[in-house]
Amino acid sequence: MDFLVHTSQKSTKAGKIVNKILEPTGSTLTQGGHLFDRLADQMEAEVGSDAYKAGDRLPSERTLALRFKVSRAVIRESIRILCERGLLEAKPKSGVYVKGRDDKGTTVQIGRLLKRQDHAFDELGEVRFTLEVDIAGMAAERATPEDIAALEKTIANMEANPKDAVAFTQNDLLFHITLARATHNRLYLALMEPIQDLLMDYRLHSYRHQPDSTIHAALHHHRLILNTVKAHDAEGARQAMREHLSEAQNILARTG
Amino acid sequence: MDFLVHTSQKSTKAGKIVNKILEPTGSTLTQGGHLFDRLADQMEAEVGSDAYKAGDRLPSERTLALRFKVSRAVIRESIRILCERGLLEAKPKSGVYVKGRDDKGTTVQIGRLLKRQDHAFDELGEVRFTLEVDIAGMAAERATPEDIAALEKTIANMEANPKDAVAFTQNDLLFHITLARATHNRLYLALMEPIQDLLMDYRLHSYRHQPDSTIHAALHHHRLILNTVKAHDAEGARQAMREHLSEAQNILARTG
DNA sequence: CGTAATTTTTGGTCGTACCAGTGAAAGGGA
DNA sequence: TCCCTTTCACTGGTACGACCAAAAATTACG
Repeated sequence: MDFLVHTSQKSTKAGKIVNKILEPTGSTLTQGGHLFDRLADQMEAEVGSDAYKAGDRLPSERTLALRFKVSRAVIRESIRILCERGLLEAKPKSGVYVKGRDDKGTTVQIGRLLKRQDHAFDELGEVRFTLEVDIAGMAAERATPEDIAALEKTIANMEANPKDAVAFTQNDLLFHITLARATHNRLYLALMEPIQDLLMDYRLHSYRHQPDSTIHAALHHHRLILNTVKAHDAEGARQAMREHLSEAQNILARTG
Repeated sequence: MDFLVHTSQKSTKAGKIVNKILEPTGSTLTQGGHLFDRLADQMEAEVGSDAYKAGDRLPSERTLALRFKVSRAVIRESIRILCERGLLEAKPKSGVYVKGRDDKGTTVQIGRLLKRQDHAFDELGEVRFTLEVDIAGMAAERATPEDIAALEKTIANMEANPKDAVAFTQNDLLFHITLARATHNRLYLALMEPIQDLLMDYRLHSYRHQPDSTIHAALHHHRLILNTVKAHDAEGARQAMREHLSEAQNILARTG
């Protein structure tokens, strides 16, 4: 029932393309609505459910058009939709490939949603506060040695190069992302990544207008948070994060 | 620079279509990458930025094709992308219309993202806990009389018809959504709606296996939360929400 | 003046055609 | 036999033209 082409990963030699037969589930296609829309849904269902491997290549557009008995244009529009939903990826002149569940497509999509709604900064900051305080607490409970090492590395990077605004800010951001990862709950990570992206501009603004206090506060609070995480002190981590966010907000407020 | 057609809302008589001239910003279109992709980005920028009204109709595909000097297929694929991103809406045989910023498209999109990543229930529950506790606290601080009335209504609906599983569950869900709305931070609402949607199945499961305790617990805790909100007792609301979520989780755990 | 019939416009779909990279097989040289 | 080059079928990207049915606008009619 699937229409996937299993391209052997090591296609140097044995890369025989297995073209499994696809019965277009005729009845499904004969209902109302936009053709490309129904087709997209059906393809999504098949790609998302059955035996599919991330990285597999779909049959060519022409082949799909024949299989589904629709024009190539419809196939292409369906593929566009699925690409936009993040579960396919079109490589030019090569083929359309199944994308892994979270090839950071979720981040850009949520990011786009957040950006479009032009949520006021304070709305974003509030949600950030909510999420990050709990993230800090859970990270303190669950962080592995690898997580802690990664956190330390971001701080070391910030210390090593405090003059580079972009590098410093990126490592600042990375600390928070790494902390979210340390919760080992992917959903926190999926939510925090786009939020941190949106906050990048504010961080840079803060750095450029008050570099000294920004650098000092960031390093200081990150160290505090790291210590509580290392001590697996959840409540301490929550409190340290609260202070960190409040302080960052204060600096930003002073810069206008 | 925009390519929008301003269809007069009351197009019964005066609906003269004003076709503002569009210079396709030639340079922008001449770079590398997929044509439909660049075009989609450009259209997104124009739709999202300047003077556009939700509900305005885009020029016909043929017209756009002429303006941008591309084929209709490219225009259509670009439109598909923008539709999928949620800022356009294609009405069959009528036209493509600009969609309002949050015609609950955000909800379905985030919902799709959450569903696709098949986040385990406990991941979802954890994030829910994080969000809803803060939501309860903020709602207690900010709820207007209208918000409180809406909350009371959901409880009244649950009391009036506790036998109908779907209706009861929907009003349960609605209570939480209404609470999120009472924060007057749209971002909480945008995040909670899809999460609540995903939890619908679990609620139904809980109701059907342990109707009595589910009904009793839901009503009891909702009333408690409502009381703290009415009293503008933020910390009380947070605690009540914690207990509510814990209890709901317990019931669900007992049902297997 | 209002309503019904008609024409125009629009999106939806199809088919064909051409181009330009891709990638693997075919071919040639060592 | 092995490696490198060449070649060529295949693929996605784009364009153009055509037809249909539904919607919208226009006209004709009562």
